[in-house]
Amino acid sequence: MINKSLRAQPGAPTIADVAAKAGFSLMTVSRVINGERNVRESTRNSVLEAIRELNYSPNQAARTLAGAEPIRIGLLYSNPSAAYLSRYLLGSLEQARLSQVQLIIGKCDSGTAEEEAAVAELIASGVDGIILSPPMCDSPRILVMLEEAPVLSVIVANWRPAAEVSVVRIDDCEAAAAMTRHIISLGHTRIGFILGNPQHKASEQRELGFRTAMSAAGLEVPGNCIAQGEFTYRSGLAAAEALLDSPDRPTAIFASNDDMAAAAVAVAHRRHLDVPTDLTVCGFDDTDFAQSIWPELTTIHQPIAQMSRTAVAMLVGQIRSRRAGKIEPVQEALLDFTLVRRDSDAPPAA
Amino acid sequence: MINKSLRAQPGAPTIADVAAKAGFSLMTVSRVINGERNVRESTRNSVLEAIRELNYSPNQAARTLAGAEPIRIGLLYSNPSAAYLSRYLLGSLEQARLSQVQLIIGKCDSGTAEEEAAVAELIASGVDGIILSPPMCDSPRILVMLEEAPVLSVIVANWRPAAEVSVVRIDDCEAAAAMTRHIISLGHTRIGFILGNPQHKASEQRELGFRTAMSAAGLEVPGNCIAQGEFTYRSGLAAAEALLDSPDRPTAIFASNDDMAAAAVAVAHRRHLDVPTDLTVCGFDDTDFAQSIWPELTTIHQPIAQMSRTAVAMLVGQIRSRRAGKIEPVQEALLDFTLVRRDSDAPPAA
DNA sequence: GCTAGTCGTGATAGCGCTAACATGTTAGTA
DNA sequence: TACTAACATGTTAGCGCTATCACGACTAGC
Repeated sequence: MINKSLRAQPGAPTIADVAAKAGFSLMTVSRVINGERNVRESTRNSVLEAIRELNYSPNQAARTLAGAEPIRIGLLYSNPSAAYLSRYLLGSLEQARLSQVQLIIGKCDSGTAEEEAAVAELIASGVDGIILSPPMCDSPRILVMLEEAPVLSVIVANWRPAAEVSVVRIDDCEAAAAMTRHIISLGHTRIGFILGNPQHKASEQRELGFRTAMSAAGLEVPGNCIAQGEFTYRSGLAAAEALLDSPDRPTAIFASNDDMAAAAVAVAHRRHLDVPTDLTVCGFDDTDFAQSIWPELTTIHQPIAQMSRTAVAMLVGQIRSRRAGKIEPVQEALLDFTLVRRDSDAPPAA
Repeated sequence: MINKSLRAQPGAPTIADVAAKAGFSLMTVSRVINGERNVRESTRNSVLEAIRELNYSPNQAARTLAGAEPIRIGLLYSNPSAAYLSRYLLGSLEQARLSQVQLIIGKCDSGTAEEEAAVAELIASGVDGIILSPPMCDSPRILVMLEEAPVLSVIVANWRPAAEVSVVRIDDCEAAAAMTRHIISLGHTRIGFILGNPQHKASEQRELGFRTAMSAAGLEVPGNCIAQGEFTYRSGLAAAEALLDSPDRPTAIFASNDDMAAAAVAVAHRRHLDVPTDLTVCGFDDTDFAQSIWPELTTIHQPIAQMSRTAVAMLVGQIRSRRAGKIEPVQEALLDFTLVRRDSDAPPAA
């Protein structure tokens, strides 16, 4: 269950109870709750203690009615992967409910001028903050728009952008390295790697992780063990063909995402190679694909819901601080990924 | 954008404005808004007219604060397909916002006792209504729980259950027939069909549609043109092998879902058959899979978001009626599907 | 005709909170 | 020392709506 009633329980403590307990007036308590600055430190503490003891939580309806400015956060998505989207939405909705803020969810197709228009519209509508994910936060122009607008923003991505924005991410490079180490530990030495779309920043991180882990293990990465892909199934087909055409073919293929890994499995089957007996195939992302095909893919799982939850929480914190007059520095949250082992990896054939 | 500010615009008309315009008291207007019965017909009409003229819409915060019982709807999901889930959530959330009702979203793993526990918990928490989708609404025991509990419910499914429950669905049988007619119109006469999991009611509907369309076109359906599947990729692999092993192999395969259609494409490729030149493959559901693989699948698209939107709206209507003392009959909404033509179908080779 | 219900409607009092202003208190300045 | 300015806190008046009770106008039964 990701939701509790917005309606206060009958008999729930009110601001008046807190005020009585703390020995201050309603307004002082209200000020503490809203993080206003002009409250003496000692006063703030006794109020906070009273709040804790009574397990008080403000009634959102009353706040709204009384004219408090609600916190509104815009969340734009254009990534068409449903697997990603559902987790992303679930996480952010849950946190939005917990933090009692309003989420304005919008879709816009990527790669078009529509993106910029959507961001502009969101800013114009007066949201307090914006959460963006790739590929929208790839656009330098959008990043500039965000910096210039009177909104705070957080991006959910796999890299640290040049711009001064808060970010929630996993360490793609380290994740790719971990997967590579896993494959090596199985006994493979000739490992093929399918690159991602060079336009996406994630691609280079994943490649870097792969190369780092390989050289750390003292293994070579010959040119015919690297194939260019574009993150699509079709590009994965071609890349896998190239890799397996090599006379000295790799015993394992690590693809930069699951779609391409699935394609590699298809190519292997076409050549009557069994996965994983004759060829180990690993992916990245843990999309629906990973568990739909057979054999199920060993891959890297990103905690998408937790990432979007963190992004909302981070943004809310920054907005509250700003309203209270404080300036929050740019933040970065690095979340843990998981290597999910399924049925597509095995030691090389003897 | 699926959301508007919950906060009323400053200067928006209030219930007092409506009361003044209509020439009645606040309370009478309130009664009309809440659909209470003891209001004279003529009075109700003038109030409704005033509401329309002023374009009045009640302030949710004030309502909540004043103690109105908020409408709360529980929505349980266990279907693990992310593609389905994200559309499902998006649609229901949007409608919940529009109807100003609270959604309580919960997940529970299917096939376990957890399902019943989750439903029971939801009922105990005092929700006004529950929305269920397969496979939970397959369970007769859960249907009985719903009928006995003081909640209203709507199910989103592809069939009409025996129980007296409102339902939102598409006509699976007709959709399968439409796809079959499409394949026939391409010139195919020998069409293989992969059955779905016999446990799911959708399976028989889809089979029925296929057979109906075939016989309407005067085409035979020999036994070696039907293969049993279970809706999984792996089962699709075996089913497609069986179909293509036949000496007189079909020139087209219609699978009961996309996962199995994708498997059929994989098997075709393994046998060096081109899709669609040598073999037409069509799916059902339009999941992520359909556009991820190559060639992209021709399939049946269900308007999932619209279905969940409709379910919420229907349930809200029933809850409002019940609160006003009326009894709404069980309803059924039959939504339109779409046949999405992509790259996996073509006329048979000459 | 008189009590006892019923029905349609209205008056009033908050729901829990915050904006706006009022007050008291302290420190800083001339 | 008087006089401000800055700060900390309190007081008041609603925000828009519904619960509750109160009221008059009927209807029904004896």
